[in-house]
Amino acid sequence: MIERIHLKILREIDQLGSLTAAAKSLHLTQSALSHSFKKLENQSGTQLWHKKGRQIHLTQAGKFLLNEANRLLPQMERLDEVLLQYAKGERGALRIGMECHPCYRWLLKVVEPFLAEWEGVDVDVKQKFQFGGMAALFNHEIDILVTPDPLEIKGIKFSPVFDYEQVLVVATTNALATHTTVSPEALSNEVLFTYPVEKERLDIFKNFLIPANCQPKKHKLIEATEMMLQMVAADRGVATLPLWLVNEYQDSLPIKAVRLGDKGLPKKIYLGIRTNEEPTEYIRAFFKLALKSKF
Amino acid sequence: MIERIHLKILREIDQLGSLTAAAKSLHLTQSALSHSFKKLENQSGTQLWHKKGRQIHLTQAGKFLLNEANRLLPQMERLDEVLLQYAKGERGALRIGMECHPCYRWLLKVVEPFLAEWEGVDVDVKQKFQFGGMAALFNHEIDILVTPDPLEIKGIKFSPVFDYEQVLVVATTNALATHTTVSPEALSNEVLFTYPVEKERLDIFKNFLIPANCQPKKHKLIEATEMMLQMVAADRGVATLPLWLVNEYQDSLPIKAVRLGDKGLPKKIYLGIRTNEEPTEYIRAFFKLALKSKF
DNA sequence: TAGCAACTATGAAAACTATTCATTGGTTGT
DNA sequence: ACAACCAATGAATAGTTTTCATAGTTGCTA
Repeated sequence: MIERIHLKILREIDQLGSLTAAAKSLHLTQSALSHSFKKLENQSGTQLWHKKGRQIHLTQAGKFLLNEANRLLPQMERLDEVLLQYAKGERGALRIGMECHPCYRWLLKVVEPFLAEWEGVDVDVKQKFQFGGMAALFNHEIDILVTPDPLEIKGIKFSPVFDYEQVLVVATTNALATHTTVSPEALSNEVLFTYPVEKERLDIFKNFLIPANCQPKKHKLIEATEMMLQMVAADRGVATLPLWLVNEYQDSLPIKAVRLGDKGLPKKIYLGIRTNEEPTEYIRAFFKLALKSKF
Repeated sequence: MIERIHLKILREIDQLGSLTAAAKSLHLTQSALSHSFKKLENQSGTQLWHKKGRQIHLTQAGKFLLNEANRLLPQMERLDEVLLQYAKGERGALRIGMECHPCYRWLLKVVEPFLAEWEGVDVDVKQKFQFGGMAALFNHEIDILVTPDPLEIKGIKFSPVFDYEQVLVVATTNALATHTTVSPEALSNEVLFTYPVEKERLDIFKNFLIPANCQPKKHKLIEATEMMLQMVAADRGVATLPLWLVNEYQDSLPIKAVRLGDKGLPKKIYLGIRTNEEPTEYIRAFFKLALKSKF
């Protein structure tokens, strides 16, 4: 029967290259590891590695186990952590995943009252996912996913929590600042700043420029929202951001929001949660607060 | 440190309701379980349950652990199974998930040469998923998902492997049998058989009837493809199925395929795999065979 | 309300398992 | 050929889990 220790040993061997080194890092002797795996190999009847010279080579079965170890160990380790949290009187932690760059400020406004209301619950926000936010939700890396692109998948439920309009931000000195709306063609002469994600995930391309077969004079990538706004204020280019965000900065920076197309670009923020388990009380509470959010 | 045994105990307690019963089912004494959890509780500083009368009630923390146990234990149990398989000289098992009812016959045609070519690899097909095929892929319940509805998600890659046309099947005695094509309106007088899944997942509704604002005289659900064909042959109603499937039965049953609309209803079968790990050799091989499949 | 059945908790002893110690034998590099 | 590594192994030891025996609680019922 495979136990947690077996997986740990395998992981260490893989990382450190030798039984002896792995043993040291686990505060055990080389002998202990050797015995422990000999036993596992006898029980299962499978060789997990073989010696090649003074090196250890994992067999096919060993590689399989290693792969699973790397996947499962972090999940087991989390169990310990969470129990410790419970011990400290913390009710748990709300792990939020963000797939929506400018939503960060919106999130802050929701998190603030949440923290006040739920003293025992910590909030953690992850913005980078190796395999995407959806995978993170499925794998219990996060509990809530904030995204503008919901997907209908069994096991995950998305609910809209906030409507807003995506607008073009330009410097007050920019020629476009006098317009009330802007056409796709008008952007052909502008430098466009966006977050560094795939074009397909950027509304300005997917729902505005590409349908009209247009493109900006130049497309530059900026990660930080504040920097983007500074660049726009200096009239180095234009960007697309939520209207409420532009409004927040309008007093402190010489920028102006211009509607994209005649009808504007309406957007929604969605929250996604797993539906295969009863959501905890504080997740429901977060939902309520998110729905109440206003700008 | 939480070990596998703790999760097992928790799961049994939840299922059987008492320590004593759980102990019996695990071939241990009640005392053992009591000690074992007392230790865990002392180490973590968290109470996992409390006695209420002669019953055991899980605390918040206990419920959390139980939930994780139900999720993680099956994955651990699989590790043992797979090692045993390796011992028997089997290279592993290809676990295929199907989200495409009529594709079963197509799958058989691919599996046949696969089994011949890969003697050591077993094939297992799952057709029911509690939380959907996508979740099953993420959770390593299956290795390949066969579906007509691919979704663009990081961590999963879908590739089209087979094109076909979805057609209406009618009895040769049915009035529609003389037509070469059929309009949505024409179905208003027919009983329609489909698989028992949500309407949104049935192309005949999503891409044919609903856009034309039509509906069949009656909608009846049948699970088994063969039964469906028998019912159609007896002119109890009509159904939509892949053309290649209808062709296979055309000689043995009095049925006829009729094109849906002027252009027909083109469909594709996609295979989805996880991209966060190197696919094993036999998964790649299965892909190749799937691409070669012809009817 | 006394008695009984069903259950859990606990300390001490027993059984079992994991770990170490001490040693061997193999490989690599100088 | 020797030193430096490294893994495997048997026997001894340390450590942990499990049992046994027993006490204590609850809920039912006669």
